Amino acid sequence: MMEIQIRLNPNLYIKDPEQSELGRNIIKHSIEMIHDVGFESFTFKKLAANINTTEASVYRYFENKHRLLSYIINWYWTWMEYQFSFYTGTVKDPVQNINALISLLVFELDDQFISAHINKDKLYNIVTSESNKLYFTHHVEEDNKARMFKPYKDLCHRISQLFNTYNAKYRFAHSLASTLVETAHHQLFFAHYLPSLTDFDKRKIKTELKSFLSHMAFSMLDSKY
Amino acid sequence: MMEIQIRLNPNLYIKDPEQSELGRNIIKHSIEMIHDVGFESFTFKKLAANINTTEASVYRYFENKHRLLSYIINWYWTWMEYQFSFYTGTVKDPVQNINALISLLVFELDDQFISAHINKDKLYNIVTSESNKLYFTHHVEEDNKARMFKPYKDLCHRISQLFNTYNAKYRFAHSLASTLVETAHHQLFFAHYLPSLTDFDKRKIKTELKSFLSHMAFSMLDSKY
DNA sequence: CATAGACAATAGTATTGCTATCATTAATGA
DNA sequence: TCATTAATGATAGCAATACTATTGTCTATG
Repeated sequence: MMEIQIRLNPNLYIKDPEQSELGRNIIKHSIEMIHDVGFESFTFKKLAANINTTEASVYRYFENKHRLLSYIINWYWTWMEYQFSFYTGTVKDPVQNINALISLLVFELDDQFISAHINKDKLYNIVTSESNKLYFTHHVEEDNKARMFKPYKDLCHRISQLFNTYNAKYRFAHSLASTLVETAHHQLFFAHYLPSLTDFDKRKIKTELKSFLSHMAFSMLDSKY
Repeated sequence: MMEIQIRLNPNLYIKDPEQSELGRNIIKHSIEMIHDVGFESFTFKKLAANINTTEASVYRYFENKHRLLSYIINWYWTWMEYQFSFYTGTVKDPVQNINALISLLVFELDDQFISAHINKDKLYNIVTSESNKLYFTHHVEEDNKARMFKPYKDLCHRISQLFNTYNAKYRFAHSLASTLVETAHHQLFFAHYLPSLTDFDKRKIKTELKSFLSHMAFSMLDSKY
């Protein structure tokens, strides 16, 4: 196990939550609460009550709850990129690496990194159901300029490079990368809540989802079309 | 051109907006406003001011703005299914039908249906950027029980049937259907606002997106994996 | 020991989301 | 034609949300 210090873009916060007990508590309990009640009904007031501090104190760390969500989800993507490097850095076979990536996307790889105050299972759930809300807004462009999506874009870029080591001529490496990542989350969510949109059996979701995703990746990468 | 009367699930509204001038005005201007300012900063108060009525009157039609968005987006999916039937009903070749579907998804087919008070281009934009918000909530399950996603699920189901006429043995027809639909919207949005997540040239987005989508559909349907 | 920084405590404001009441007008039909 | 009902307008109000500002205490550091 390795200790990681994930440093995120200072645009995401007013005061770095990693640098204080209260800050770490804010992160920890935000994850719990957003997971439990959903992002829409999560408020700073409720959070403050939950961790026995005041609304004003939370506002010293984050401009608003949207930024807090950004912080959490950026943490996730950064951490994913660490893991991606960890698993694909040494292995030279792109097929194996693509399969490792897919296991990573469905959250089935052993995690090598420690992070005391973050519940990763809940974090994964939050990312699955809330991450779209970060960019589907009227202020995407400003947020993008402020580098709020950098970790996500970086990860997708690395995935697209992996695709190109598998097939140097592939023309849709970036689109396939982002589609694969999005699809992993969406199909998992659908399998759970809107199962008629999928072909997966609830008992073996992850296995079947992985086979769908690798079917997708390799079919497309090998395609004659 | 044909006149259509799209009748939607009464769970979506309190009073049917199609049945009155004010109701149709609410729909019309909601589409305008959500398109222009985004769903988060759209409020019933602003809408009321815009169409010279009162907040209370709007509440007589829709329980809240989330339901209004549901109504609008369900209208879209129902209309899409009409068009899908229209274009694929007579042609017998599944390849042609899949290509027609893809043109439909990127909004490039001539529309056969009239609807005076609905700006379809803006509607398409809204669906692209806001539709995920309908199901990524903590109340998906209740909403699903109230049949709020039926038009979307119906369309996906018909698409999956089309895939099975092309390849009767294909195991992922439903997942491919929902993935294709979602991907069409996401990639279009990305191409516009987060282009590094795609491989498309802004000048020819639709052409290239269509080729990506048909590459995806046929690669997967013909796959050996 | 002074001082700066972190936080708690409290208060206050504008906006949002929603409900209730009552008056006015338009449509329907007895 | 009158009575009734439905639809809307006008207005009020309330609880929750999303913030901002001020003041005081405590604590670590220099």
